[in-house]
Amino acid sequence: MPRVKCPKCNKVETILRSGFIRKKQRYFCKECNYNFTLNHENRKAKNKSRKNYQTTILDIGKAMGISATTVSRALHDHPDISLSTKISVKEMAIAMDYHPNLLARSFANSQSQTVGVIIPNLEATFFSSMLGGVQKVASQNGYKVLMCQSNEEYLNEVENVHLLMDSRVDGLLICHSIETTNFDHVNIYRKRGIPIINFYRVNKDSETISVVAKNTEGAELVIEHLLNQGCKKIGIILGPRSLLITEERLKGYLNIHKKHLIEIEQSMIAYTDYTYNSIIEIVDRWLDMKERPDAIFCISDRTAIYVIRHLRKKNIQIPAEIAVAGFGNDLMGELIEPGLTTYDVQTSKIGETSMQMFLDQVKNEFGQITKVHTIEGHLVVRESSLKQK
Amino acid sequence: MPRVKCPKCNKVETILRSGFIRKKQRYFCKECNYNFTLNHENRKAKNKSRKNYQTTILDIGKAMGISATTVSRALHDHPDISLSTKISVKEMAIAMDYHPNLLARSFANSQSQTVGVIIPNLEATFFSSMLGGVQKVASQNGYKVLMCQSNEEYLNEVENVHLLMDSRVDGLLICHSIETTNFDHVNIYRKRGIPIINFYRVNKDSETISVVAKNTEGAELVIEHLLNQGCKKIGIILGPRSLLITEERLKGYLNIHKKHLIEIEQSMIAYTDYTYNSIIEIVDRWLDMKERPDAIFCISDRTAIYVIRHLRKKNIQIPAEIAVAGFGNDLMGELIEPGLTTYDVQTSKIGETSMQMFLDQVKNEFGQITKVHTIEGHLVVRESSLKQK
DNA sequence: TTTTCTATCGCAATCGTTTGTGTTATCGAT
DNA sequence: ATCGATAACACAAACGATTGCGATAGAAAA
Repeated sequence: MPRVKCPKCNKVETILRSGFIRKKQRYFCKECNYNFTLNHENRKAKNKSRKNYQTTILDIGKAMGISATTVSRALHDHPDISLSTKISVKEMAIAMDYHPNLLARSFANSQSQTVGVIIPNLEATFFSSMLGGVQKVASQNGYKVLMCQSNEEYLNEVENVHLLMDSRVDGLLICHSIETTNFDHVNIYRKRGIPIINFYRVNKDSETISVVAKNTEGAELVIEHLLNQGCKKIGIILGPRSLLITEERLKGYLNIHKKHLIEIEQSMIAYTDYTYNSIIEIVDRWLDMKERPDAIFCISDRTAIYVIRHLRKKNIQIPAEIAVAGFGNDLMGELIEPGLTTYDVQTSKIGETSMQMFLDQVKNEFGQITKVHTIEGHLVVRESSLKQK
Repeated sequence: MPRVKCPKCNKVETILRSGFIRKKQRYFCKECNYNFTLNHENRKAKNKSRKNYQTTILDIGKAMGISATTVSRALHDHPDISLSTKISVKEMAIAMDYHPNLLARSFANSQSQTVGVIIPNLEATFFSSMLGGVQKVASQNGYKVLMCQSNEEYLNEVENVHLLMDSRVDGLLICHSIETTNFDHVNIYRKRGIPIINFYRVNKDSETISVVAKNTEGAELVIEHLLNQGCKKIGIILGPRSLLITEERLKGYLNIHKKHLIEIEQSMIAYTDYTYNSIIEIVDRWLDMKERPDAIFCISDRTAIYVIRHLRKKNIQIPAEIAVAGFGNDLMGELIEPGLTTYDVQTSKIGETSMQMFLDQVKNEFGQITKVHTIEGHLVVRESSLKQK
């Protein structure tokens, strides 16, 4: 029997073995009625010795003979602390290479100084540019950005929202996926008072704050421009019917037609799911008509580029036979041949404004201002629509 | 004198005012020698009543009459917990809409399940595509992504690194800015054992783990191809001298020239800072030469597109008079006219692999494997270089 | 002197989860 | 009946920073 002392009464005689627990011998002291095992490693010491140990405010305090409280307050310029200690604490912090544990800080005052951003994907310059805008403003205001991609799938989006919320982001900026028609997953959190900003593609719920392009006005500008160029029959290629941008841009198309008292042909209004095939199919259908459209307005620049490539393959002159216009002002539009006429929606600005709206929300704690912010864009005219020079 | 009771001795007579502290009346009990103020708000109750209060494991424990420990272990399927309680705990967790506070969890076991990613910017599809790759693999493996942009500025990069480290990311994936020539800001952390992965643009320090494109081989393929097309004099437009990619791609250029015993003209090797002007300047200089190059190999697709546009303006036939090739395989290269011959570096794959390397690092705690991972790419031949059809 | 301020600082709780180890009841084997 | 084994649970410390409030000394006022 090994000489084991009871940690309580320090006696040896009264100890007897009492089975194993977690692979270790367990002892029992008859006197104190106390079960225990040996091998107490000092966890504290263990942690301190770790290679990547970071100094804490407590370390600074010990080194200076003051409390952690004072160190914390000194670093934050709290009025209770004297100037002299503030200075010396700050010096010591630098000397000891102190870096605050932002995780601990966030946890303590339960705000992470982080926003979550969900975008459909990062392949499209469109979305990445918005993300860039968000990140820029976030960074300028001391916020970090936690980002996710929904890959245009509803279930991914839902999962991402929960992940970000569980990570206790201070707010959420989201551009919904194409599939999303139910917005409960964000509304739950919005009702709890967490700032949620929609951008570009929008939750139709009237209570949300959203930042969108001037879809209707933009479409109006483009259509007006095409008519000015002498186009008589304009085809419009839209996205899925469920998307608000589809709805709004169609509205612009219709508005201008009405304004000029032009009759609308239903065959000239086409919906797609953004895939190459669905787009080409429509163009081919139009080309087969007796009276082809003399202009095609596309829901996006990418769509327009697909159309242009297809028309070129078929040896159709752009813009002479058919003018083409896009929407968005993607970088590519400037580089292709012919240059693409489009409406610049200011993607980066949309991102920046979204983040700004979040910041306003945080400042304005008193009730949330439900607003739709539209970002001014402008028409970009290039060769693809210039019938008259 | 108000009837204030001493919190210790409960007497009233012995109380006297003792100034103000933080805008509140302070009292002093002569008997107990005790200073105090009134107005004790129960902070706990205050927090509980907050609108966005989230249920905790302690709440679940209370509701079920068990300890928080048991709840935690039940949710994590710890063997100590009986099956029946596991089931009921999980049910209760759902019923009470429990969501773990990831901030608290990260703080407790000091790992955030988050990686930091720093890229120069999000405007270039190039970088956003890599970020996309990183995020994809991260998401698949239960990691979150905290992202920053350096805007190609060294100081921003340094600041970002510290911010991410202070946020206690589990690792850092970084594509250095053009300006960066000193790597201390990452090396400090690497030495502390924090996994740091370099991608695309690389820290020349031999100890780092890095994921890069096959720069030299890619350039070799392109140059070989151009020579096969009958080109005799190939100009190469590089980036800044400090970049490794500049160095490596030039190497490929030189290798093939040597292989074919072609003499190298120094005037055909040009460095730029990636700006439009610096690129055009070089092209113009070449065009002014008696013997113009009959092919131009550019460090990036964007550079190549600038060159193509400029040549087209000057009515120079591509590829008949001058063939053009890029590097990277940006989406744009496929859409412009003529289609751009380039080397596909697989940007997304670079991002994915980088994240994978990080994951390997985490698993492989035993010493870090210092390795350079090169991602296989391939030549993409399009019209811009096809002199022979 | 006595009482009242005021400037500085420290104590201890708190945030929610994790985790090492102690506790207890029950059961089988001596 | 005694002792050892095991299953299943609880206690409490720890993570690092923040923060309400109390403590104390010296200055100012009464």
